Amino acid sequence: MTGGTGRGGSSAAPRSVDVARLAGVSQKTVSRVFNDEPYVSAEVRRRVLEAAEQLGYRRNNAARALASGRTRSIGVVTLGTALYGPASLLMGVERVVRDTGYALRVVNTMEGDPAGVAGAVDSLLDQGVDGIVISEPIDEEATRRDASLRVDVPVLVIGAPSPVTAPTVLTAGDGADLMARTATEYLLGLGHATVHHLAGPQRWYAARDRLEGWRTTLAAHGRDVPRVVEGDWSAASGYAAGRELAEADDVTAVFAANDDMAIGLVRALTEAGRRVPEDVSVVGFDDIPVAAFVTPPLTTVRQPFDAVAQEGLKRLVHAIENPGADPLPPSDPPVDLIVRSSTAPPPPRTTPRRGRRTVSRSAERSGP
Amino acid sequence: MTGGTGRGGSSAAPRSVDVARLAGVSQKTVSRVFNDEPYVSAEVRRRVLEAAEQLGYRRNNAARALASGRTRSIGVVTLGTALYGPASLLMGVERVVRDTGYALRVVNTMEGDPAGVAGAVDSLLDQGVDGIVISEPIDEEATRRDASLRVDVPVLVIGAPSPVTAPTVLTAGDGADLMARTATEYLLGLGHATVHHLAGPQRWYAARDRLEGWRTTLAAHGRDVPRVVEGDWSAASGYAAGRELAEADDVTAVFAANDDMAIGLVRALTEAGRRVPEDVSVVGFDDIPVAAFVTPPLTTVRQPFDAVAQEGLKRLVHAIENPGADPLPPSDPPVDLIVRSSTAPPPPRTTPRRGRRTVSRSAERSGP
DNA sequence: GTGAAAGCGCTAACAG
DNA sequence: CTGTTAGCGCTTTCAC
Repeated sequence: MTGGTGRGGSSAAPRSVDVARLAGVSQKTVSRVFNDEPYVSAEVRRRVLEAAEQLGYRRNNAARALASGRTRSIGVVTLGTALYGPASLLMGVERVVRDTGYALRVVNTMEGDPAGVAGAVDSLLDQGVDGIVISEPIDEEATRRDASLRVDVPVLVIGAPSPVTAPTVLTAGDGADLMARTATEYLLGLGHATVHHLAGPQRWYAARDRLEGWRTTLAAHGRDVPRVVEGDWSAASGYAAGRELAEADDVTAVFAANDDMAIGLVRALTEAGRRVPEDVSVVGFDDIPVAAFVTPPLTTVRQPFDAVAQEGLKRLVHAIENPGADPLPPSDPPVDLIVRSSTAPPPPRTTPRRGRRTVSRSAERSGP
Repeated sequence: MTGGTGRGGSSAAPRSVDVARLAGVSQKTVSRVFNDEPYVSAEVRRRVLEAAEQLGYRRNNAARALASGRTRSIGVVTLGTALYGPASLLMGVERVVRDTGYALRVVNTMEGDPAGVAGAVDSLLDQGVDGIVISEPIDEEATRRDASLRVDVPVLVIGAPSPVTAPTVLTAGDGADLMARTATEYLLGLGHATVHHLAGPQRWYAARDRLEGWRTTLAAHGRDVPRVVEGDWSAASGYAAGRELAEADDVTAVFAANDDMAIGLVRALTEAGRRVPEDVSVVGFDDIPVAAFVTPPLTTVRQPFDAVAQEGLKRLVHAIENPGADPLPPSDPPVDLIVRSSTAPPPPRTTPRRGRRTVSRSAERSGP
């Protein structure tokens, strides 16, 4: 570029040395001002800021990263889907990352992608990030095989065991089983003899945790553990499962691993003549925005995405900025069961198995 | 950096010069190999690759960016919500960006954020990106005011007029009005005298476009243009609107600006004793995954997010890599009306059933 | 409080 | 085909 007359901000971008010249200080002083370093007189600071403003100066991040060895960015491995859970989590993460002054780099793990998380993490490392957030190492096998998943930046793993080896590995949001437990216990408390489970795809940790929470609750109460029906998170798969479940008379309560499947399930049940909640109670998971407005309004478990993201990232940033220091302790996010109208005590019919249906009704928390 | 505590023996990350030494070549040759430049003998290439592998070498992107002036990354301004549309679009964008060899940087525009897109774009520019994708300049006023929104990289604006001044501005996905037209015409074709519109928040271009498409269609057919009810995309707002609309007997068809609102609307209508679709037809927008499984299954317009993202990004990347060249021509994505069971011909004309027939235009705001 | 010098690790011309 | 010589724009020493 030649001939840039500097008017109207044409030609090349101004550098700190240009600002320095205009402000009549050294380039280093400009650097000090922009890094909020001490030992700069108010007057000089003002002059520098003014010059920068006038020139439309913007720090060059590549140079900064090169010189300092820190990119000031955090990478997140997403799931490549618009599913409510993952999308909400991503948004939560973005918010916090930006608040903490970092930039966000995003890479998808697509289902079926042979590279899986390993590839995603690798790509993030290539880009250069100071920390990594992973939420679902979907393809566990591939991950385990890949020895190159040795990461040298702190990692925050949300809701799953860590798929990587890193200097610092933090975990958060692994309370899904507790949430599943709450849902199952609520249904049991309503008087249902047992609870069926419409599970998510078992390649997802989130799905496995929910199943585990459900199963252990049933076991703890000495109840039958019915056969699990597995869906793929979609309402369509919930619908398919519902047609199956509608055949069996002993199904009076179903805990679905997410709301979409619950909605499909309710539809199938309804079409088959099983009323919800009179004949069958249904509990979902996520509390998606429409959950309160479908028919019947869905009882569901709300996941505290924002809280999890915020809590986890606080610890990740701490680990990044204080290498060597002890990691901050995790804190558990709250569990929220939102009771609406898709749940009720079981119907009176058939042989009662352990007492009357109305007994434990008051034992559980009542609606919001 | 130099005084780093010897961590597990492997100390600092290997640089290209280390690889060069090990492979017995010059540093420049390593650079050649990693950039897939021609004029490197197969033998040398092999040796370099091997040495790199052995050392666990990874190119330093900051240095690359600094030296080349390109960051090889694209920034996207998201909406900070898990709404189906924005989330789907983001995922589509990620996919394509990665496929084209770029990295993705993400920044939110939060509603109510005074900085709005301007702030988000600015933050992206600070980070250093070669191109920017914006989908909804929500806060138009702030954007207009902010003169600093002069961007020096190509910009792709999806579904909205450009809020920035840039060397290259591309647009994509601005077919919302056409889609709205299709929906409205379908309803008219069913025999409805007119169609009501449950609009999205008018700060969104997507919402305005849909409204425009609806309005012009009605006008073109010489029909009444009823007063618009505006929601906020949520099912809750659709529900509120539904209670209003249920009062008016002349409402026989409603085109909702998204599926969530349509679902809330249907619920309110149903609760008020207006059957869908026998009494009132409802068309949604988006074709969210549960749309086919709510009661009744929703007739809706499907947005081709992936196609729009792919098409737009192809042009953006072209503009980035061929500055000065003519931009590629846009191509229109297809419109898809998915007909399900929430629409039907209007009920036979009758005398007012519920004693209120003059309210539709004047009394809508009288509710709580 | 401030400045001068020395790189960070790579790519960009040119030489050979 | 391969190597040399310069920077890219900043942050770091360390000197004043």
